[in-house]
Amino acid sequence: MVASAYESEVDLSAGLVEAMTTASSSTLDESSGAKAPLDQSASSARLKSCPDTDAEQQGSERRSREPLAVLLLGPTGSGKTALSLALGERFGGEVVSCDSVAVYRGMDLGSAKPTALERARLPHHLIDVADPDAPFTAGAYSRAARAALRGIAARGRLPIVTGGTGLYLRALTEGLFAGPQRQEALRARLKRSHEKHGKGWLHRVLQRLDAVSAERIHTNDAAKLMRAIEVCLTARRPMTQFLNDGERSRDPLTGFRLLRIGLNPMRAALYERLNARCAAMFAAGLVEETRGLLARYGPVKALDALGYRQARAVIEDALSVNEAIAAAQQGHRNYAKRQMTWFRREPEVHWLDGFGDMPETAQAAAALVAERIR
RNA sequence: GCACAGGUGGCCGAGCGGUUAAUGGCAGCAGACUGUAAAUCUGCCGCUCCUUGGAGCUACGGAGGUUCGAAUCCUCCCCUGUGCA
Repeated sequence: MVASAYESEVDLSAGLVEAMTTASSSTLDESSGAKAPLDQSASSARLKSCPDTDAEQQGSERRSREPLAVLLLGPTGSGKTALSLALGERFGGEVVSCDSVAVYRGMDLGSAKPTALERARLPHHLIDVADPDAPFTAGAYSRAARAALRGIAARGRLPIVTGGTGLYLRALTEGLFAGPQRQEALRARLKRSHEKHGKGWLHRVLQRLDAVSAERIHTNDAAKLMRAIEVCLTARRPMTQFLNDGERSRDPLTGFRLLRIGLNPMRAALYERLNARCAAMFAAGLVEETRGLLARYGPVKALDALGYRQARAVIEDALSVNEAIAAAQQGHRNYAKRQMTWFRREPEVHWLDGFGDMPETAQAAAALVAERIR
């Protein structure tokens, strides 16, 4: 039994080697030059981002003439929406949502996306840009958000990014390395083998392809192992190499001065708010919204998002409404905490202690913006 | 009142004489993260002390008892659930 498992592992790895040599280079997006339409702007950005020394010397002077972009970060429920509206109205801004759920049409209640009323106050971008059954990715976000930022700046207005999704925010500001996009067929194959061979198999495969990444990624983290394997096989070089290329391989956002403002309310107060907001979502009809989405799109991955997952459990009779509310509240609290872990690493953040809808906080944030806008 | 079933660390819940500070899970805290990220995953998690590794203390409703040794067995008491009255 052990022997046969090992044999098929060897078989499969032979298959992988074959895949490595036959993978078409057209599967590489950014690096191949075959870009999605939204990516056009990124190529010009990369030209500017070349770190030659002349540019370095003139940097500060040039930078002061670059348009400002405000990045609002903070956990769910910290009041980013309210603050974005306040700042936007005061400084002539437009909002760029950075939220992996708000991008989906129809997922309104559960994602706490700005209401129609709020959206009427200012232009909003990157909300309702995909259907729940059409997967949206960090790469797609980065391209679309950059296009939005440039459009806003071209109109002479202030872009205000409301960041809840750490990876998307990083993809926007730092760029993703020029690796391959998702390879559905490869993933399906890896998933099947993973199920067949069990824990540890993906890790062993990665060890063979890219020992450094294998060292870095935990054996149990199937999602990340899969992506690393996907990168190695499709790009035909180890993911580590992309990582080591650093700046040259990534694609940082340029042409903007960034002002990062972080909201960090007391955790106990935040949790109380999240509990109330979550109960309100259900009261407002989250289960019904979910039922409609389910009927239209089926049980797609997007409907695993917080709140929706619990609402589905109600529809499937696995939870009572009250149990679902409690579970969703718990989920939101956990999520808020994970978001803070991510944002604490973000560079150059001006942290404010309160909620974004508190006058003192709005005041302080406005002062930060005013200082830089001249 | 009688009969069963139970009372385990913040919660749920295993353990049913030694290898048990006590499996798991949840919560909590800290952290990682390049492609559906609101996902996925990791570490710590009774208290105190010293250097990794240890040392000491307190713990399985309460009080006694049996035993070299008890969360685990016995007695009484207290409490909870269910059934019968």
